[in-house]
Amino acid sequence: MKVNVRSAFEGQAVAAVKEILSSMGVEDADIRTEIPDNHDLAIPCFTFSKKAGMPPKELAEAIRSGITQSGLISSASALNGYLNFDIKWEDLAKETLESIIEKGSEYGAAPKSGLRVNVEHTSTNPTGPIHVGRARNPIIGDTLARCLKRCGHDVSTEYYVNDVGKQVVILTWGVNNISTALETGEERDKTDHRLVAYYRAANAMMESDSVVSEQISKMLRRFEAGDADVIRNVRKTAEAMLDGLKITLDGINVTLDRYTWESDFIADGSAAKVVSDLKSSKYASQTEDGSWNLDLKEFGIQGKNTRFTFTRSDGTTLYTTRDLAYHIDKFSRSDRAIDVLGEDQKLGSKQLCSALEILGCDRAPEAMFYSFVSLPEGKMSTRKGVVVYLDDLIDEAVGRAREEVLSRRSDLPKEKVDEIAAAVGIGAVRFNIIRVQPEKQLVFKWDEALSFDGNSGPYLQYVHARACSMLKRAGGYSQDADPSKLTDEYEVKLIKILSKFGSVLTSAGEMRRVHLLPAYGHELASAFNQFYAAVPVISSGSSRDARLTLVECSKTVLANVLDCLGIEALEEM
RNA sequence: GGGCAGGUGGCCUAGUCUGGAUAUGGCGGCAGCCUCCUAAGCUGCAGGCCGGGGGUUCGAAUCCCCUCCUGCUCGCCA
Repeated sequence: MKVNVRSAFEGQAVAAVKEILSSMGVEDADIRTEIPDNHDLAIPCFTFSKKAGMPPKELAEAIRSGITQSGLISSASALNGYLNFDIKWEDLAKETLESIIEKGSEYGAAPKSGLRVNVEHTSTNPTGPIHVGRARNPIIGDTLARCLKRCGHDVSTEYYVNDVGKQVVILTWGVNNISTALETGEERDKTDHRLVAYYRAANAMMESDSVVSEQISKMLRRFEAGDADVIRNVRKTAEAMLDGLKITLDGINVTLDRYTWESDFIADGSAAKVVSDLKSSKYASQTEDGSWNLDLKEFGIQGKNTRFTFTRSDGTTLYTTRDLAYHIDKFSRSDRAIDVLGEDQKLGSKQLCSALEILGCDRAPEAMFYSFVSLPEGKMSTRKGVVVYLDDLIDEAVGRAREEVLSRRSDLPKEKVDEIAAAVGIGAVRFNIIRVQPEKQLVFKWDEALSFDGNSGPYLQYVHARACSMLKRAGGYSQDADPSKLTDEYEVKLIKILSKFGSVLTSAGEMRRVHLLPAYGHELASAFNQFYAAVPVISSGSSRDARLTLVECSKTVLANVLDCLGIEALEEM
């Protein structure tokens, strides 16, 4: 296994500096590295200039004069107290291109780790269609899962279906008792859109009609008491709703490996086991009314949030209590559990982790929080009907993409136009959501969400299509990774970017910094476009094969990036 | 009131964890570029006291303290 050229280069540069400092009598210097714009590596000398008893500028110059061209170091220079290093270009270029050709769609991937990683995402309440307020969840979760797979792990994704509690009971009551077909205000024939009208109507009736309110309460009490008929009934409704949600998710290339039902943890007794275990802990106490809670003061939870109630006075469990049973179950199936959650779950997640600790569990889930997407006029609400549905966003995106395709490609058959429009529209939506770091609050605006140029999904797709087109037009060529033929500044820049993909993937996956991926994709695509504009490829004589190889490699890496983003790499558009 | 996030050109955004040399890109604006491979592209220009104030440091968008604005949260809801 070849060591990554870049890290080997860095190691050599640091070792060289260390050796020279040592000869000057300076030991244990604090040597830091960074990657500047005009060189491959820089070491600031400020950190150890005091130790060396020399101003940084002079020190850098003194060290530089001692560095010889060796290993992967092709040159070193000193400027403003910095030591700048350049890598032996031929080695980096050759290794990078040959590696991409050899590994193809596996380029950048880490070797198999054997680690089972569970990513729980989406998990929206089955009371209505997915709206864009929560659309970050499936997109973040799915992108993260795709990255982690390439990081070598056995990844499984799952949706925790909330089929317990008042909200789904209200919905079920509505479906069972409102006999007239409801005007949903839309033509979309999908269960989630059909059923949400009953949810809204039932909520309104419950507020204005005490008879309805009493019926719903009664149904809820029967549910809590374990009435099999009610539980089955509610689950049936949730399943119907979920059928619609799955279609939406499928539409943005998100599929989940598993759906886990909350009610199962009541049925199999594991929630009750959690309750009895918690009751015996020293942090547990019972109030006069009979409910049980944990005092989490010692767990860094401050203010008046220290009490976490885990049973009602009638002994029934609460959401977080069942979530404890769920996490214990997840831990038995995975080595690492990641929860993608809305920011409103922060306190609950903290309470969950503390309670797990109290239960003697030596593991905690890794929570990834995102801020909700809001509308310019405020927060979205399914109950109030103040929403933009993800289905509508996708339809609009695909519709606008179709217009774009038609305006530039009159030669394509209708099916091809539709296919491209779908891929472009979905690419625009996914890219736009994932490009921003999750905790940033986002206000939804149609024109921003549907951008097709600049830093966008279609921009990357366009470059992929462009590369495909060039290769097709070129006909045959033989692979040639001879770096002496690729010395143009645009070629050099492009290859350096290609060589970084593995480390970007690691940060995006292991560190859960998924927004680095679209940034990298844009950097790569932009460098390709500059190369394309400045350097002739097909009619370039003796460099033709090498340049076509570079086009092929760029296409491969871009396809890998797009795959991580869940965006289709189009052959033409 | 407490806790947790976010605040970077007109708008959106990277960098903050791990402090460094002229703060990353995009949108929009202005000016150019298709008789070479897809112009969903490329090139150039204008636009910034990194919310504000202190502090630490040779050096702060980045670390510490204070403060302001925005969001989330503080059910025997889920």
